[in-house]
Amino acid sequence: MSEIRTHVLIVEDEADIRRFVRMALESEGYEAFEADGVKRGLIEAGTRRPDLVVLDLGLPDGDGVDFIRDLRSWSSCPVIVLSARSSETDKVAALDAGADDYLVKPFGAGELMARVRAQLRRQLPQAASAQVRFGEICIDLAHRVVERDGQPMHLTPIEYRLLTYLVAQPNRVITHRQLLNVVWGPGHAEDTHYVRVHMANLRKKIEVDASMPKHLITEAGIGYRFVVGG
Amino acid sequence: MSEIRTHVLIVEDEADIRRFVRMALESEGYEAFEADGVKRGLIEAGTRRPDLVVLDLGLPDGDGVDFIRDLRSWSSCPVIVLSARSSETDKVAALDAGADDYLVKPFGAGELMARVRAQLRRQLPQAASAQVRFGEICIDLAHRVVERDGQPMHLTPIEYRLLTYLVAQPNRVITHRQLLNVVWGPGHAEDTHYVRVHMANLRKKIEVDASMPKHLITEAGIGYRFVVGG
DNA sequence: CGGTCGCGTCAAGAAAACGTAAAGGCGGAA
DNA sequence: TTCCGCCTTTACGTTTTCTTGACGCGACCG
Repeated sequence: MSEIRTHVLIVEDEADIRRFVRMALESEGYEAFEADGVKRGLIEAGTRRPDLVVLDLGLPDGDGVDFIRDLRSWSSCPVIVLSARSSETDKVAALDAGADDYLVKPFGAGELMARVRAQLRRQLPQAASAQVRFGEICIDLAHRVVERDGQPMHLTPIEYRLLTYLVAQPNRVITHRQLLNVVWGPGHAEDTHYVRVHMANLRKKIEVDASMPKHLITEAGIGYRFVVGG
Repeated sequence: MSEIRTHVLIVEDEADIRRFVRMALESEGYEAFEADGVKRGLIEAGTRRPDLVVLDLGLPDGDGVDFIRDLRSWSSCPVIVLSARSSETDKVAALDAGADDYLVKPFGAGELMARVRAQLRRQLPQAASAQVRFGEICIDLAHRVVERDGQPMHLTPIEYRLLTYLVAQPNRVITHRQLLNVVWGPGHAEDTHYVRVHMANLRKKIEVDASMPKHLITEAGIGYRFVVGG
């Protein structure tokens, strides 16, 4: 039986530091996931749904500040920045982009862990509601499991990200653009067709009658909307 | 007219640093209170009920860590520690006692303010999204949702744009020309018929009796006007 | 009274957006 | 290597939305 452990995503290009941070995290009982760049990091964040992100600013394929902004558009999970840059400008930029803490390299494992604990302490109260139910569907965000009538369903990574992003903001209209940004990453603003075909597949899985959707509602010309019909 | 400002308590024995921090805080619009020791700090915290505490660890009448523990027994307001002590042991002790951030002196005002903002951001209750209400209609601009009597309504892109442009300037007459420019773009200045038919459709959706409109009022020969009838 | 003008309504067809199925490609697992 | 799952892409039928034209009503004026 798998217990529920706190998930931490490490976004860092240097393998040594990644291992160092992972060791520290795992020795304290956290479950660690790794990503070596901005792009990969956003994908992992979308699928793993971490409870906290440890982020290096100096990544090969983009700026860490952009990562934060992107993440913040759909997630409020705490972000602790690691960086060799110690200038005040860098710190302010990262913190104002949405980071919660900023740690200058080199740093000690003990301090990092204490800061991780401090951030997670703030999150705890709401951790209980990691399950979303509506009608015959039940989504367990912590376990990344979706059930219909108690039957576990298999969703592909894209379907899962689509669904969770919509579910996170019920009754609200989400534009194609937002979905493309979150699910496929920046640079796909024009491919609204992706959304259509994957939305169709998703409906076939979670709607009772895919041709008469009750939850995944189309807003023609704009995007989609998730309604929590009882 | 007294606006509600964010209250910050500074607990610090050195008058210079206290003034430095106060200046920084006030220049950003916060309201600052000061205390020069643990004892005084706890009293101020109890009476002023600050939204955030900036705390020096090296106080003459006691340990800052004790201050944190005491405060935490009844308050969960964020605490940012300032300290000359840079050892990992000190940081871990303060953070595990309940501090949210730890800043080693000397520090820059910019960094401190960024960290203050980062902490306060977490506290903010999900800023109530901008909602416009009038009579039985409710428009949530941020979420692009329009409700009548609590029932979410489906508006087409053109209908939504028409409505929001009119609502943005309530009680004021908007000419056909303005509407055509905003909703259909330049080059449609003559097609006043578009407005008529879409306005009719819009009325059927949001007016209780479309033949006796209470909100979307016709100004013959000029255009339309949105009245905020209670 | 008859004519014109502006507006509201309706409905048919055009255009745009959407849903669906199915084929090809790519990468990972066996 | 082959197989399999997933994503992409193409093609085509369907639905929604928009445009367009026709008609009725009331106000106003000659």
